[in-house]
Amino acid sequence: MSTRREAVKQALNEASGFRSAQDLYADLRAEGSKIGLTTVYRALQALSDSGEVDVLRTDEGEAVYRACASDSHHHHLVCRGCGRAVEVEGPAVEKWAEAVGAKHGFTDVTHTVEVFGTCADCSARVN
Amino acid sequence: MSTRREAVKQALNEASGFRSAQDLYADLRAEGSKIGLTTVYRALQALSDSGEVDVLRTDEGEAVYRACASDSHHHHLVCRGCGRAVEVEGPAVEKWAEAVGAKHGFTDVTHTVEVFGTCADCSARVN
DNA sequence: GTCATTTTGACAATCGTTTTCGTTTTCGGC
DNA sequence: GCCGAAAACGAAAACGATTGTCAAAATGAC
Repeated sequence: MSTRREAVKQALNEASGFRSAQDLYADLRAEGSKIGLTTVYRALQALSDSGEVDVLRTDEGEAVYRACASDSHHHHLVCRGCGRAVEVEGPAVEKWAEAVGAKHGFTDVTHTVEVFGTCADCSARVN
Repeated sequence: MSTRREAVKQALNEASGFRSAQDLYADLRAEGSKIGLTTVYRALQALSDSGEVDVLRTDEGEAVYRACASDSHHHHLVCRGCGRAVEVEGPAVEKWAEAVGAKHGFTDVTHTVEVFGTCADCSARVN
């Protein structure tokens, strides 16, 4: 793994939640790195290919990334306000997805689940 | 609702699954309509604002739309091959999302759930 | 050090989507 | 049927995220 890629991964680790490629680029430039935007994208693609980071899409279609503690299957509870994310598991959901797929004759069933909310800190901040 | 908007809605109804704005534009042009791409986007935005159609993002970040039979909360089981979608419900998932949010102090919890698979027809076609 | 390979980054290109803006259509009153 | 205001349209330009190109720079093997 190259130095640049390490830098991107570390920037992701330091962030508490999901960040877009552009965010990370800005972060890295802000701390003095001379990295290019292209390289950030390449690094993120490589990291997500190797399963080291999770990717998801915002409603606006932007891809956002996060370094995940766990490498097993899990989902995220994401704060709408600050982007902070908690990894959660849901065996019930896994089973349900599998069952619902089978019931309709679908094979090779996968699923995406994201839970959004406002975290305690953020709702306190508003008041 | 204008004529153009009606046309877009009808095109969506005739399609069996999720279609992108560009797909629908192509469909409408193919059947002789002189509609513009801008209008298709506007119609889809209006339809999704009024809750008449469901929107989701593909992994590539493209927005896809579908006319929904039910106007209550539901999710989709989507075929990877042909895009055909089945509306499904999952009380268990709703409860789980709510519970997991509450457990971590999140309020105003929402969630997105999509299930993907290969439908019977499509897996037959491959063989 | 030298050559080959890989990585990098500035820049251009792409693609879905949105905005702009002048034109056309629709519609309520007359 | 005709008029003017308001809404809808569509072509083209603008946009923003992402990807492709390609020459320069870093790295590694010898």
